[in-house]
Amino acid sequence: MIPDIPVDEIARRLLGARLRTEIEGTPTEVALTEVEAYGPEDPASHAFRGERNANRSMFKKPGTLYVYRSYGMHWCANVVTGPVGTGEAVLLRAGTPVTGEAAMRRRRGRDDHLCDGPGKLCQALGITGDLDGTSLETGPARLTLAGDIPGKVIATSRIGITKGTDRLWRFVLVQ
DNA sequence: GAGCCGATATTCT
DNA sequence: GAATATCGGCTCC
Repeated sequence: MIPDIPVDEIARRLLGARLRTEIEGTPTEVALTEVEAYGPEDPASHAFRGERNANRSMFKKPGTLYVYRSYGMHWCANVVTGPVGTGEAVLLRAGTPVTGEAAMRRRRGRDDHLCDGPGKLCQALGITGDLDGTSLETGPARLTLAGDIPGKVIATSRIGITKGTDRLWRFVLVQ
C-alpha cells in the first residue's frame, strides 16, 4: 500500500487520501489536508534515539498505524512508511470530514474544529492508543490513497519542534 | 484572529 | 526537572 519512495514524497502523496475508522460500529472518514514527514537521521523524529517502548510500532512494517500521546492528553496518529526497522513515519495533522460528521461532533463535543489538528483528528475519528500498531490495511483504521492530489500543495517547516526545523516536511493542501 | 496559559503522560537528563 | 509532533478557553484587539 505504501510506495517505496522517500518519506517526504509519501507525505505529499497522502494529501487527499481517505482515513476511515470504524470504532464501535460507527464509521467516520476524513480526507487528509495536512501531514508532516519524519525520516531517519531526523533529530525531530521520535525514532531518532532508537527504538523504545513508546515508539515501538514506528519501526514496524509500512502501513502500520503509530499512535502516541502528546502533551499528556492528546493522541496523534502516524502512518509508518519505511521498511521494518527504519523508523520513518508521516504524522497526520488535519483533514476534512467526509462521512460520519455527526459522530465526530459527538466525540468532539462541539460543532466546529472537528479535525483541524492532530489531536482533534484522532478524537474525531475515535483513534486512541488502543489502535497503536494495528494495520492500516486490515485494522479498525484504514487508509486509502488518492489517485491524484486534489489541489495545490505547499511545503513549510514542521510545527512544534525545536530540531530539524530546516526540513520543509510539513505539507498542506490548499483549495 | 493573535497571544497567553493551564492541564496532563511519558521519556530523557 | 525539563522537554514535548497539543488543545481549548480566556483575554484583548
